Amino acid sequence: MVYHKTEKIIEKQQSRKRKILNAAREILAEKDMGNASIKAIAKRAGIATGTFYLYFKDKEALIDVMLKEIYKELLDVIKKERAPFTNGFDKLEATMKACIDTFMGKKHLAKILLDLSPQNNTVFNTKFSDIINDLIRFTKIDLDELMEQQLIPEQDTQVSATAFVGAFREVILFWINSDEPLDIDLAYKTLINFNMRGLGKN
Amino acid sequence: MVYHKTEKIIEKQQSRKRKILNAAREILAEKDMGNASIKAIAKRAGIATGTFYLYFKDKEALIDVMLKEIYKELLDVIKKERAPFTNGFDKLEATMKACIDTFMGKKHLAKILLDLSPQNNTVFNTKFSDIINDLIRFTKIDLDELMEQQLIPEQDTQVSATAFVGAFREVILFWINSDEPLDIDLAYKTLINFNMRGLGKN
DNA sequence: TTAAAAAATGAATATTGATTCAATTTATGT
DNA sequence: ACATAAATTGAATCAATATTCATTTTTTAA
Repeated sequence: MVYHKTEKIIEKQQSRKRKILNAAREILAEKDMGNASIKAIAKRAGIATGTFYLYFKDKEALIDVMLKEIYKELLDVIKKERAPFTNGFDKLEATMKACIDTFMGKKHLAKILLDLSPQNNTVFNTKFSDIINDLIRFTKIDLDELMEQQLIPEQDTQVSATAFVGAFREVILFWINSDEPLDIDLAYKTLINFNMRGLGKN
Repeated sequence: MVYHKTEKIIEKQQSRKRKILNAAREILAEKDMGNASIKAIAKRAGIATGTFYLYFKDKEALIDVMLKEIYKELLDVIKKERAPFTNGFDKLEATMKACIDTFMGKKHLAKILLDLSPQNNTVFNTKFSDIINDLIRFTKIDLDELMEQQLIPEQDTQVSATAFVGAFREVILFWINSDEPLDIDLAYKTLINFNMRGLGKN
């Protein structure tokens, strides 16, 4: 005899999976990140340690799904914010604004997507740097277009895209890890101007 | 009866301590950093695991000494390169050149001083980010001076110093972790220009 | 309401890596 | 060369976590 899950059970299980993912986000975003153990995550999600393994193959699988989810959330916002613009500079600025808004609004997301020094977890590191490289790649596409149109001077766009993302990341992380700047407007403007000027916008 | 170390023994012990420090550098700079275990470090240094603890109180002490050493090496080069200049822009440019030369010349040093995702080691992370913050602090001093002299526009110098260091770090790491750029001159120039223009140099 | 199936539990096990320590080797001073 | 101190060794111990699994609880379908 084979039993079938009822709708109610399916929902409960989905909700549990979500609870685990949220617990993982919360804990990974916390100050030291140090105790992102399965035990701690399970506890936060309100389940027993062993139950975790009914929902995810192992810790790696959890991290994989979680990173993909939050990365997608970010990309969706970026896409939406860029949509109205055709000019390369406007698109770049929209991207930065989308990132600033998203990251400052959901700091846990910034902490996880941008912060260095995660676990000893090699897997995490690989996936993490894939994401940063992705962001750099997207930026480079914009820059190549701008250079093509001679709106920015001749340059190694791989380098400037990397610098662009690096500057951005370091500043956001600074804001996340310390206190936000007193004069938010000046601070945001400084960051955006730094990157735009850095490219050599005329 | 108390015995006293001969000169020969003192030298041998100093050389051993150095060997341990060098082994640690080598291993920490390696691709995955994953096996920077005491066992591996000791083996590389040509001693038994337990011997390590005759030279360092624990792993943290080793990392502390090692980081201090390589950070000092970097600062010494920077100081020397800046010495000839009084103009703020020249000093900044000299700093960047010193860093590029040092990091590209001794990649292990760059890997350790700039690379993210070290160990699960909380201690390492703290010391590591202290160094980055230090570099940002020094940069900010230069920028405040430049703004004071109205050589760069009004800006949040904490933010631009952070962006400056962040851009720099990401690019150097990119070069370290992937291949160096084809056109080295263009690449270097792009990085330096990005940062100088970013500040709003007239 | 009940028996079989599925899910959940958490204590036990496995793994990895730091640290210790009894035993051994080497150095010192006579 | 000898007796004692100091240094070295590496296997054993400890600690922290991921993962498993025998047992218990909940769900399903008659």
